[in-house]
Formats: sequence, C-alpha cells, structure tokens
Amino acid sequence: MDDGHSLLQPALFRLKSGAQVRAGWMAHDLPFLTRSLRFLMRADSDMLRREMALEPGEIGIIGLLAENPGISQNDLAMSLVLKKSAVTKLVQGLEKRGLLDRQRSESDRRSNELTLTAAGREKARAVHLRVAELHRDWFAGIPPRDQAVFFSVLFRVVATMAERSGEAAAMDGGGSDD
Amino acid sequence: MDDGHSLLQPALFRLKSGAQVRAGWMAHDLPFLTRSLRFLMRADSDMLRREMALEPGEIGIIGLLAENPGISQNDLAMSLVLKKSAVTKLVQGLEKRGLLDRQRSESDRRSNELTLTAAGREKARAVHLRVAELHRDWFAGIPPRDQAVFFSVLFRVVATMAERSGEAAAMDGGGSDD
DNA sequence: TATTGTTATACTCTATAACTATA
DNA sequence: TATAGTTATAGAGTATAACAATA
Repeated sequence: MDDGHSLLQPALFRLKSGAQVRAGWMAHDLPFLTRSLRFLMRADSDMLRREMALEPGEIGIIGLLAENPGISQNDLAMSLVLKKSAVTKLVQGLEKRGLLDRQRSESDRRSNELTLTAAGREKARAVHLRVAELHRDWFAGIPPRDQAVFFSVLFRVVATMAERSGEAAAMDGGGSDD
Repeated sequence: MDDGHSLLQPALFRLKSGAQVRAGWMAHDLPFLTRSLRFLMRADSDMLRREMALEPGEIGIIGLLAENPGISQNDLAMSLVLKKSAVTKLVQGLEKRGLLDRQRSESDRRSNELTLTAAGREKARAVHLRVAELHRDWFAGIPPRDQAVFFSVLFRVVATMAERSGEAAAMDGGGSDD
C-alpha cells in the first residue's frame, strides 16, 4: 500500500512555533487531508470568487456548463455532488446576472436545458485562467509528472465513487438527493 | 502542467441516467474535487465513526496523539487545521470518555499536555485498521505506485500550505485562529 | 406512480469574540 | 503585552421534506 515516497522521510508538520508534529498514518487519511486542504485553500478561493464576482458553488456550474451546453439541472447536480435544491438557487442567481440561459426542454418539459450566455462563456474562460494560476502556486515544487498522476488518481476516485453513489441512490424510491 | 494521464481519455462523469458529462478543466480543479470527495466519503466516514463511537473530528485528535504524546492543544489545532475552540470541545469529550488524559504542563502552566490512555491507544489502533480498509475500497483498481504518488503529493501540498498559513497568521497580533 | 424542478425550514459545523489564567 | 485555553453566540453550507408540473 505504501512504497517509497513519503515513508523514508516521515510525514511531518512543521509549526511556526518550531515544533514538529508527526502525522503518522494520518498522512494517508483521505477525509483528514481533504478537509485540511479545503480550509487551507479557502482564503485563495474566496479571493478568486471576489475577483470574479461569483458565489460559492457557481464556479462548478459554469465550469461544467462550458463543456456540456444543454445539460439539465439534475445531471449538473449529480456531477457536482450537489442537491438539486442547491443547484436551483445557484442557477437562479447566475441567470439573474445574465451568465446563463434556462429553457424548458421541448422533449421533456419537466427539465431545463442550461446554456452559458456570451458573458457566461467569457466568465468561464477568465475563471479557468485564474484557477490555473492558483494551482501553479499550490503545486509549486511538485514535479509535473507527479501532478499529473495526482489529478488522474483524484478524478478517477471521485468519478468512481460518484457512480457507485448514483447506483445506490437509484435503488430506493428517489432518495438520491434532496 | 498536464501530460499523459487523463487527457487521452477525456475526464467523464457517467451518470446513472446513462448521460455522460464532460468534466473539462474541472477535472483539475482542486476545490471542486476535494469538496466532491468529502461528500462522497461521508456515508463511509459516518459508518466508521458509528462503529468506533467517535464524533466528527475526534479521529484526527486520536491519530495525531498516538504519534505525538504530550502535544499541546495549540499544536494539535495547527496541525489539524482546526480552531483551538474546536479542539477544546473535542478534547473534553474524549477526556470524559476516558480516551485521553489532560495535564497542565509544569514548564508552562498555561498549556495542556495531552496523552492517550490505554483505551485511547487501543481505539487509535482499531480506527487505523478500519480506515485502511476503507482506503483499500476507495482506491481499488488504482496501482499502488500511483496511490503512493497521490498521497505523497497530497500531504506535501497540505503541509506546505499549512506552514505558509501559520507564517501569515503569525504576522498580525495573534489572529491565527479563533 | 415516478421524475424535474421549486420552495421553506431545520440542523451541523465553523467563525468570531470576549473571557480567565498564566507568562 | 502576549499566549494557552475556555465559553457563548452568530453565521454559512447542507439536509430534509413538502410541493407543483410533467411524464
């Protein structure tokens, strides 16, 4: 399970006080590491959103919409691991600000077909560029090859778990979300 | 920045409806991926905590305490990226249940020296084993070499950001946490 | 009867700040 | 004056559930 990399130099936190804290097996604890990461990224994420005039969650909507024009709110929610009630609020906010367009589907008039407006596409491009800058900062000093492996593994794990979660949710009478 | 791995087969979400959603650059968006991961892991994490009779956040306390007996609550908070007020509550709960011992330091009577009790050390071992099982499940199909790279990069990014965050916080008059 | 999307309410975790005690 | 820890209160992000419209 562990070979080479982080075992030779045991994983340490070096605190500002000078103290060194040994991470032990927590260095391989995914819930712990992802939670820490989320909090540590937050200052940068908040700054990015302020610059881009976006609310929490809107980047995901815009990012997927740029690649999947016409997608429904349900598919958006599944992909982003959001409740459909959360997607409703996010989509309404973005529509009000002219960044996306919402139309009833003609083939199934229950569902909405979402597309980015020209302003929305421009916003998506700008966000993408700034996000890439942040990542260059966060991953400074990490070899590009390792970065590629990292994201490949991370996405694969997320996508696999999302599929499993979707299957499990499909079993009961619609308790997947909300 | 991107070479090889996930670009040849474009990153896709395969939904239960059969729809395929292209992730685009979101496949490399760390805030998005870590947030998704946290939600997808939650069912398993909740089950683990119920089995172990632990509250959210207590695994991190126990895990670091097992490796760093005598650590202070402040150092614990810095390492776990928690507010010291949150650590106070977690530590109190664990002490009440006889899993850890809290003693005033003799060299600096403001600070507490925390150690696991025998029951606490046993709990740490049990949690470690179950966490490892969950990880085997989550990373099924990922080559061990890639897993090692993944965790090495993840921990390095977290530790580096935590150090920077600690430095920045040390600049102002004590606004690091709480 | 099942599904898409909407709305309103409740809850959990975290942030903030004021406080005590030691240094 | 600065730091370790405690406590209480307010806030953001989600969860839950009831609803309307369509299939």
